[in-house]
Amino acid sequence: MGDAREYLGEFEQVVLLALARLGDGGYGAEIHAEILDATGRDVSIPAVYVTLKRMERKGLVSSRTRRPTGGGRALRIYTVEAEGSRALQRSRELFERLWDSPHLDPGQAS
Amino acid sequence: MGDAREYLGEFEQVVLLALARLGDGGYGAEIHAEILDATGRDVSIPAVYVTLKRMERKGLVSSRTRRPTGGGRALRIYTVEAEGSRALQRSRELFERLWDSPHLDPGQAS
DNA sequence: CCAGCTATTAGACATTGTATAAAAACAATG
DNA sequence: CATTGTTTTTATACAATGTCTAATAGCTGG
Repeated sequence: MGDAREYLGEFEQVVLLALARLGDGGYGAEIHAEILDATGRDVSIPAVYVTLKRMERKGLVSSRTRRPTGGGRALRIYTVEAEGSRALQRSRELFERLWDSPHLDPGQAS
Repeated sequence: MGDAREYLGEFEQVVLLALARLGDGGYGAEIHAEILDATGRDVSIPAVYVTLKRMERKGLVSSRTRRPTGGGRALRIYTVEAEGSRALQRSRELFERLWDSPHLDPGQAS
């Protein structure tokens, strides 16, 4: 199996940031809702899960299960790991550096 | 053939931003150099070309050829199209919105 | 016309993005 | 206690991106 990349993919960033925004861990539906809420982007829930699982394999997040409150299956709570924070930080710096250019500053319409 | 996605991929953003920074179009080697210069990221030149070509297919950039100055083959000069600027804008807004959270502002342990 | 440059294109293959369908697991019900 | 209803997670699958190592293509000067 291949190795992970040095930088987060576009959607990985979205999912990881949404999880980070939750503050203290979160599970599928919460993360999905956070993405929709913060960005208006309506992606399928499994898309979120599969990305989470891949990021876990890379050590960017970790997870544990929790008994469900009402009915339904057990929850899988995800948390951002230090490696994940670092990746986020790198991505941020990357784009901040790239956007910092005289040719890109003035917000012009189309 | 598949359709394009709604958001730019991670590397597409990098390449498109590097091209935009050049101000008035640029070709392979220049874009490659700009990426290295602005971000320290040393990717292969073909990686840049293939991404450029895919973005051209999607209408994000356009290209024309120019006679070479010294020796060597003709250059292919790329320019950011309106559609490309819009995509860049969308990506920027997406991440600005996601990063705007109380949980993400303070610098945490690295 | 052949060697030597500078640039671009061809493939190839692993990783990501993203959806549809299927399965789990617990609670209430009769 | 089997059946159904909820809520949530996993399995799969496949298209799009990321990224590399060759292979070409065109000039120019001997």
